[in-house]
Amino acid sequence: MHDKLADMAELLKLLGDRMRLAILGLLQERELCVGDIVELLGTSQPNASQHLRKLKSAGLVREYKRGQWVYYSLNLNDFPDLRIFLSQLPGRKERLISLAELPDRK
Amino acid sequence: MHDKLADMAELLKLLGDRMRLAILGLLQERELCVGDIVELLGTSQPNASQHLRKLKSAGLVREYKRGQWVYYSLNLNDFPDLRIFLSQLPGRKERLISLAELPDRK
DNA sequence: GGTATAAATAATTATATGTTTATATGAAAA
DNA sequence: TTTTCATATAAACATATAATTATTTATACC
Repeated sequence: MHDKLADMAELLKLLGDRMRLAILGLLQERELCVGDIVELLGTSQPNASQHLRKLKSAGLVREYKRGQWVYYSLNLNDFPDLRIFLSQLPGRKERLISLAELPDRK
Repeated sequence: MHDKLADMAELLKLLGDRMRLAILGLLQERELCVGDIVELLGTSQPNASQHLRKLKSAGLVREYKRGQWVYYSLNLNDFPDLRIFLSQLPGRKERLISLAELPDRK
């Protein structure tokens, strides 16, 4: 007997983290290796790695190894309802814009 | 400047709690006073009250007082995207069914 | 082999969160 | 106005979580 409510809560709790949402936003554009994510989000490697592990164990992302790199990609096959929602997350472009200092207008 | 990502994370974190999901599921059918929720969910009055406070401060529920009772109702006007999602939550009927011991079949 | 790089893991710290227990508010009824 | 009922709030406790630091694994390159 599985508790549907608990399952839903668990998934939502997983999504209820700013760093994980940022990661998912990036992965929506294309797969990335851990180092990319670290650089793009300005966090530490272990931190990114641990968030990725959680996302992976929930089935939200997949990983595959290529040489010494580990690439992560979004896997929403089991979560069709999340597509629309995740599409609202900022990706790389929006992130760069928000980071860059916009020049003052005359 | 507001952090959209942080706002989304905050809302999802709020939803990522089994008890709060259960409350929202009940409120989807009809407004309820705190005592009703306590009884239906089998939790303590302070516990229900505190979860309701969080849901209210996020704007997900409204409250109105009638005599010594305080009624809470769902308010999804500001969260149109949540409707479909919340409609999947179990309400009173599903809850009663899952609580009742189903008789064995011969 | 030895070293460098990429990522994962472990251990620690700090913080946040949910629940319980106890107490307070406030309205209705006696 | 005292008592009762419904709810809110506060404090204490326990648990969970994210981030940091340090270390380990694994692969590539010399």
